[in-house]
Amino acid sequence: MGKFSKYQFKNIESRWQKYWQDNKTFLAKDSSQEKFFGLVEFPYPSGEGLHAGHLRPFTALDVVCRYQRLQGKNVLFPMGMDAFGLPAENYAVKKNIPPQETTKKNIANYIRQLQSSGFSFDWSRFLSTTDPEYYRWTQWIFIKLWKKGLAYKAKENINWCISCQIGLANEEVVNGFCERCGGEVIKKEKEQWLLKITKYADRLIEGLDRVDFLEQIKIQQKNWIGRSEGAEIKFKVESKKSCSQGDRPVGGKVNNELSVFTTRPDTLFGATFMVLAPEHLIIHALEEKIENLSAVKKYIEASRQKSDLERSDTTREKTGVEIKGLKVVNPATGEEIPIFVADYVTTGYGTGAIMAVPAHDQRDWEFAKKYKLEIRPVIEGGDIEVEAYPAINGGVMINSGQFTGLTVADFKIKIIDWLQKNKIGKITTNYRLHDWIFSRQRYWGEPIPMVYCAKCAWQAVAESDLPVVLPNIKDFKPGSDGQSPLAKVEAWVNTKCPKCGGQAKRETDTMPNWAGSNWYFIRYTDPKNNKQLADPKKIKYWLPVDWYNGGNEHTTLHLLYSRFIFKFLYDIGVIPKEVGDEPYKKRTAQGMILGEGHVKMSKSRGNVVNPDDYIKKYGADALRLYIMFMGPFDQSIAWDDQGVVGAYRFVNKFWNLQAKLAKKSDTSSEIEQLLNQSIKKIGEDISQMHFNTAISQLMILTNAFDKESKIDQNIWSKLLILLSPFAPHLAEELWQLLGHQHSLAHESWPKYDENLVKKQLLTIAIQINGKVRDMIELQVDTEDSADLQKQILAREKVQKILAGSKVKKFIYVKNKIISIVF
RNA sequence: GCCGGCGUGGUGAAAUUGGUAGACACGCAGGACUUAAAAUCCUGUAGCCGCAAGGCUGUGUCGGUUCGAUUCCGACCGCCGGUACCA
Repeated sequence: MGKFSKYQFKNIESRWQKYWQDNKTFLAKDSSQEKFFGLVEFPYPSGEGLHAGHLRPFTALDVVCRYQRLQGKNVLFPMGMDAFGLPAENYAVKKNIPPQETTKKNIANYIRQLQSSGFSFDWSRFLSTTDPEYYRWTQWIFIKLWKKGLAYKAKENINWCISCQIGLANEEVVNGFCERCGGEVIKKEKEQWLLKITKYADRLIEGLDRVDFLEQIKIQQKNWIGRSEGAEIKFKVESKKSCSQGDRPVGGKVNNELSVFTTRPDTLFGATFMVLAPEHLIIHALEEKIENLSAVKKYIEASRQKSDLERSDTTREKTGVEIKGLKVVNPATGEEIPIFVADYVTTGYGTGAIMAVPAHDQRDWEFAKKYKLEIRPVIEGGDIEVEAYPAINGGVMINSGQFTGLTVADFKIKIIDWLQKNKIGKITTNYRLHDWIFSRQRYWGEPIPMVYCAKCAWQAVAESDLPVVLPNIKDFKPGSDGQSPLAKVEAWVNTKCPKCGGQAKRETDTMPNWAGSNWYFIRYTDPKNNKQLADPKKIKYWLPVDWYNGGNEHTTLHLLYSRFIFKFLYDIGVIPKEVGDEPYKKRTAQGMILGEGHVKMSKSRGNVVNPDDYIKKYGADALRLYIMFMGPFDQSIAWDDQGVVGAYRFVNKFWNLQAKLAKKSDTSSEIEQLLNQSIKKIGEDISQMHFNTAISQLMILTNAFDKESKIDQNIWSKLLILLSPFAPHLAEELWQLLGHQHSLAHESWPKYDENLVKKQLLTIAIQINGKVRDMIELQVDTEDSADLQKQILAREKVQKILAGSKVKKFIYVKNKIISIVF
């Protein structure tokens, strides 16, 4: 093969990147061949560019996808940008540069960085959520949701910064304070669009049984949805004062009843008081009957001023105020019991009212102790002087009228039966999951395609008028009343009602960041379609996604949201039946890359690792190898500059192996065996995301060949294929130097011979009383025999240790171990 | 608090269903090459004792099961991530 020079990674890497681009090496074909859809979460193009944290999942799935191509699959590995979002908008507010401009610049930089890392993306399918041709369909989905009654407007609490006078997204609230000014953040009521994800709660749980997600992901999603079975029970409200106008209706219901949700209807006899959340609407409605109204109002006002953080502090002492003049009747005992308002009860869960059973619930117990309320046990056991007794495992009923003496299980059936017969209560299911607030009072997002007409109320923009394009504006600052900056663009806001044609106004709120990422993977199957969201034939071929990898932080947000939207699209027929209603077959998650010293990477710490620096110094292949080798993929790990050096040495060592290349050379059986073992191990490791051990095996292989004097050309070809998913530039270059005209991306992964994988001669340890004392070489699969035992016992070392003692036990485990006990 | 993950050399880590703990790599030490340095190559590298052969200890802590435990069980300690006083 003649002389070769030092590996010039710089020229070689950029040459191959150009080759892949020019030769469309990684374009996915719409064919009938077996497909593989590998997906990574598309990034938000920030001004800082890519950092090492992005590279980890991208490299991992790039390795997987390159491996799948070598398995003969038609691979779709797409990339896009989730480019709407706050940083660009905040930057615009500060510097008065339109987000469109910064985004365009950032996207270009991201693409440059991604291409210099050698990822095998199909760039022809690139998309950005900010492209009107893309968000046209994001808006279209919203209209479909609205038409099916799954999008609605309601008053909701939003985060409100008192000093900036603007609404904040959750991610802008840091420990209860405004991220930018440090001011206090409170809750403020505002009309918001919501999506009825709760309607899909059961299906979101049930679908998890049909997919291959990491177990912890399933658990986290289930907990987040938080399904709990219980009963809703009505309590009659009694007041001392009779009111002249009679009871005013609240929310369509008569207000002389209060509903509570409980998972423990079996403790009904022990309910000695009731607690309402400060936000509970009935307090408003019954104001006239409340004797201590000012004290109650004062408490409500105080709790409103409290931040989320403060209110959720579980170690805080419970506070509350009795609502005097009102009582409720415990339907089981017929007794009148007091009502309190206390902020340990929230409106966000259940009905915003609880029946307090201090004997069996610790929170109620603490409250009862403080306010000297009756604590009445109804299930035997426990010591209510010390703490509440939850009695989760049942027991025997006490203090429960005619039911005393029954077991909890029997009583539960009877009481629910009784509640239902008398229309006092019913079995219900409650979810922790809330409907999803889907509007932001912000500029840099998809306009919500809705129009408000005084005559026709809310109407959707006609589908033929989509997209509703985000207008260019000069002033990006949110209005002082918390309105979207769009509200100031009168020419855009004023429009015609899609229904009656009269004067109407556009919705000025925009969609949250999640809107575009809900469905982007569907668009990858047909990114240029201007007639429909995507061609059903293409959806049918490519979906579901075979393997989706992303961050753990998205488990309960993006991952859940996108599953919901996918189910909806399935229901309305956008997703063909054959695909099913689960978008992702498999979901895995990478661990975080931390800065040196195990701290989070951040601009302020100055420890952000920019891949550009390393690609320049060591090359993309070395960087890729290091990122995959640094540790187990699913665990967080600290960056180590020194580690890249090791990968760089490996690249050069591998390059230098070509000096030993020979057209034909005899290969020792050891080498032959190592090669077969490696083919097997590397393939299996990639499939299981054990990239670190796969690379370790490549290193072992390289070290072994480094000791050989010659390498057979056939074997060399195999080595190059094994290397190629991890260090594609190097592998391609060496492949071409072998005389090949085309890329090795679509070659075949080498086959291994199972017989050659197995060792013929094994070194077996001989343990005596649990300690390794000797080694013996045995043929593989040597069976136990008296002869063998005799032979082992006769060994010099064994004899020395036994020193004539009688052997109590002789254990022989084939191919594993010999254990002698004396 | 609850849920999830983790704890192995100086460092990142490996170890198939319980079967030789520390593969692979970084770092370090010594050596070769060099006027010198870098790069590269070779040797060594868990700790303790020993010139060596060898021995003892060792996978967060304490127990248990077993011929044998990093792996299984029980209790505890520590770190990281998520989170909801959820009725």
